[in-house]
Amino acid sequence: MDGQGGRTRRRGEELIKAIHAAVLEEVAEVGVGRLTMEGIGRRAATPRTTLYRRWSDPVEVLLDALYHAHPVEEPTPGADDLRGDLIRSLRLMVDWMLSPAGRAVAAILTDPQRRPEVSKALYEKVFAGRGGTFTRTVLRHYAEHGHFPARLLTPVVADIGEALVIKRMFDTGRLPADDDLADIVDQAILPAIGLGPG
Amino acid sequence: MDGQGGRTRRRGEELIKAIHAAVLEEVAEVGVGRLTMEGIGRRAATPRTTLYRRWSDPVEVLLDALYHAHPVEEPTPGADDLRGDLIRSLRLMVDWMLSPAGRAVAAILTDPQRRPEVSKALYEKVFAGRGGTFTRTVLRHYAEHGHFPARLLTPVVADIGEALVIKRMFDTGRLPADDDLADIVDQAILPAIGLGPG
DNA sequence: TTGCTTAGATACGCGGTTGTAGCTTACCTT
DNA sequence: AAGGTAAGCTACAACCGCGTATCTAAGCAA
Repeated sequence: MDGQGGRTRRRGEELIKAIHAAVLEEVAEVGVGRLTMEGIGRRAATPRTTLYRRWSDPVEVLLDALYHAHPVEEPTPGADDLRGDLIRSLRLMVDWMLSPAGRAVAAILTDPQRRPEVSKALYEKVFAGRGGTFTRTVLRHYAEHGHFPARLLTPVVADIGEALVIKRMFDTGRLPADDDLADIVDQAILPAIGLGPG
Repeated sequence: MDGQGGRTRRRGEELIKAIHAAVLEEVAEVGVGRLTMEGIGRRAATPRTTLYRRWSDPVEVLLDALYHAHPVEEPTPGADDLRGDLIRSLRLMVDWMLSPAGRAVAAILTDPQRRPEVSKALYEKVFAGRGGTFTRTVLRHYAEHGHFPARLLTPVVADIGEALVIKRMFDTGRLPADDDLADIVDQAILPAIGLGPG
């Protein structure tokens, strides 16, 4: 007879998952600097006392959530469509950046008072096991199959696509359409590996 | 005989300059979200009451400071050294990003709760009068003088240099050396305008 | 010198977050 | 069915930023 609806009490795994989701949403919305136990608890609909039983700090909750986050999906290069695979890998990146984990990562990496431990946890856990960035995986595959000279696949070249996607999302505030991704591939990446249209 | 050292009392212009400097430093350090009258006042060594006499909000102080900030220096293309001018324009960008105003701008643009009015003020005031981004100015100049086909100077191509500099500063946390800038020019920008070494 | 303007100092109540404590009660195990 | 574990709830003092009010005294101009 408490009138609070039939909301059952969460425990263990289930509760923790909710808290992890909450802290990722929270950090994406307010940033690392404004992370607060109060805010996390509010979003997860759990009292702060429950949080303090497990963690002593909002950042600890965040690190724990990152630790349990799924690693980023890796693009799987097809048979013989370099251009299409590049566009698809950038699409994968854009989609990921819109996910809770992606937006959380963006908030963390751009935090003014970025703490090394947090960035470190990011690279180790979220990007764990990945061979490289989105386009790098594709480019390495096609370089190994002789579609272009491997010596052209420098760190700079491997970053071109991601860098341009990031800058575009910054400048326009919205996500690039497929047309934009194609432009990036055609006008920046392909020329850099000697496969420009000109 | 107040014992507070001989610190003279600041007034008008002088005081405001100190406050502008303070808010830029503050936002670069804690971010827009954590900007506070308290923090600004502390850094400028002035009581909050003085701030409230002129502004009603930390963001207003920030916007005012940006309004009075010096516009970004524009690269001046030389006679006949496209590659050198590109590297110099990126160097100009890196140097600016390390200045108080530059770091403030970075903090503002990456703020999770980025407010349109603030970004708008940025582009209108800080970048006011500039024809374009750093490398774009250089590229347009050389395109107009026939060093490469103007049709290749697309929005994507004009962004390549800046995008890569930004991503590098993100990833490594430190500023790119001249070697890195040269790599960006040689491996990404020049190929995109059909002047690759290959 | 007189007097206006305004920076500087202090104080206040308000509201939000903190970290802790205690109690109740749902959930799970035995 | 009984008991232990832990989630949920309430409360607390402490701190900090907010926005305002009031007083003082420094800087400047007539």
